Amino acid sequence: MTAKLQFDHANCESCPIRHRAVCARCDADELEALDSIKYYRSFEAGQTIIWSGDHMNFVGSVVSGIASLTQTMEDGRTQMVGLLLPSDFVGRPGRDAAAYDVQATTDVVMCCFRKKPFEEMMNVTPHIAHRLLQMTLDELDAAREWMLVLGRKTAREKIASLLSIIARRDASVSQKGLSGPFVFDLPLTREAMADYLGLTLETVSRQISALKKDGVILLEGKRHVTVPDMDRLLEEAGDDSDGGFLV
Amino acid sequence: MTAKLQFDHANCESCPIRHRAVCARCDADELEALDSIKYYRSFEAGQTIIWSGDHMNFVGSVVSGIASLTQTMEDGRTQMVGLLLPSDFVGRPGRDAAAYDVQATTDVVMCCFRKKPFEEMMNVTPHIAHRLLQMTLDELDAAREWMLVLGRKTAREKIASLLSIIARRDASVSQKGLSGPFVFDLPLTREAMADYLGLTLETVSRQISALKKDGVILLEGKRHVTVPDMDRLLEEAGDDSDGGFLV
DNA sequence: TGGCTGCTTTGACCGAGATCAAGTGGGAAC
DNA sequence: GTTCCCACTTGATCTCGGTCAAAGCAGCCA
Repeated sequence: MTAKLQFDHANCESCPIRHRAVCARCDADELEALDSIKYYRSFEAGQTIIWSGDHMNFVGSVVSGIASLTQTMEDGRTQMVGLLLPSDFVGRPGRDAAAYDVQATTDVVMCCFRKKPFEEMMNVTPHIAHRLLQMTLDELDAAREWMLVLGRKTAREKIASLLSIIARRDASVSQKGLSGPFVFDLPLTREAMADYLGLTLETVSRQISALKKDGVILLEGKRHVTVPDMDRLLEEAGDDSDGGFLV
Repeated sequence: MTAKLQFDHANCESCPIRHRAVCARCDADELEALDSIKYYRSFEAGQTIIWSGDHMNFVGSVVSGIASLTQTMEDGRTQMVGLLLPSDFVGRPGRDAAAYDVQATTDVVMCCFRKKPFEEMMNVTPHIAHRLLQMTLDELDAAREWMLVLGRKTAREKIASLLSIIARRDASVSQKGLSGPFVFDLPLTREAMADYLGLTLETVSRQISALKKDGVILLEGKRHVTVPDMDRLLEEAGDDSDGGFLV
């Protein structure tokens, strides 16, 4: 039942997120120091990793799988405020309580550090602090990009935006080129997509059906998507030459 | 016509944002180093400070006034993605092109640094890098908070949310207590509010009228607002015990 | 095999907010 | 003063996406 690790625990060098995570800039010595305080944790799909308001005694990186940051209002309305992909950082140095729910959307493996030792390490290791700043600035950009999606785009454009992000991220992970059709599996349920997009799950379903009917995407089953023409999808998303974004 | 500075240029110690800006943690020596590379710039209300896509050769802090970060789609739809208040930082170390339009909403004075020297300074001054990380994390929180507003709140709740932010910010600046009525001037036009909230200006106007009619706020002229009961306003905003946020 | 259960689709209807269109009011220029 | 302008308000109508309701469909367990 527990998600199994697919790589060698003992060795940071072989870690799949070695070059992108908060430790990306670390040299051999620094890596060794981190190595000595790290530990792995696995979470099953659907499990809540951290509850909003809880005391957080660890920080860490997503090694594999996808997690989400979610806010909830008292009456139950929820909004996803971040998607955490492999190499993304969880937790906030210098703060005790978690600000959001963190949930495992798929099975997730995290590389964790107890907060105190990590904070101390950060203070004496500019490589870590600097990398974390860079990653935080990237996340801020992604969040602001997403504000445009939430505030101004139509339902159809929202769906197209989400699909293009997932397609792009998938291509960057699997190192496929940017030409030819994009093929990937949706890692989110219709409801999770709705929470991310500020829509209802019915609207998500309808708009996906519409994009399929119009030939913008092909669907095999409910999750397997083919994008025959990426430019067409980007056009549907409303941003015709959108740079960057989550990667 | 040019906005005039209200304080002593020569001296960082007397700077109104000394204790909150990116230089907050600096000691006397560091401050002196910054002092030697800083310069002030003034902008009039309505002026564009930076165009999205432009090469940015400076970074800096807002000293007084309010600026906004805005994204625009090709068809003209716009979304404000950030409000920059005194002490907020503008620009991104390590990136050349600006990602957003930055506009002066009121008359603005900025304390600027040429990007290169600032980056070099940052690399050798952990106090600056650390403070910038902290400020960026705060901004990220504010952005995510705002995603909930954009994605899930009704027009009325959005207006109430914006008013409560402005009221709170104003109280924190002017050091008024948190009891008794809040009184402040709206620093934004109806259109700017609409851009921030993902609404049209007509809807903004209607909802403000409705809140006024229901006694949640009092209006004198079009911009002068009194909030007789802050808890009532927060209730209307949908967050009944909302912590933090922009400050 | 049948019946759950969870995810998804589809339909009918409704309403919040957008759109289109006047109209108001106050300040600045003439 | 009067005129212009600009920010704002208000009204009438339309529409996109929400809401409520009913199936469809695949996987799973008994």
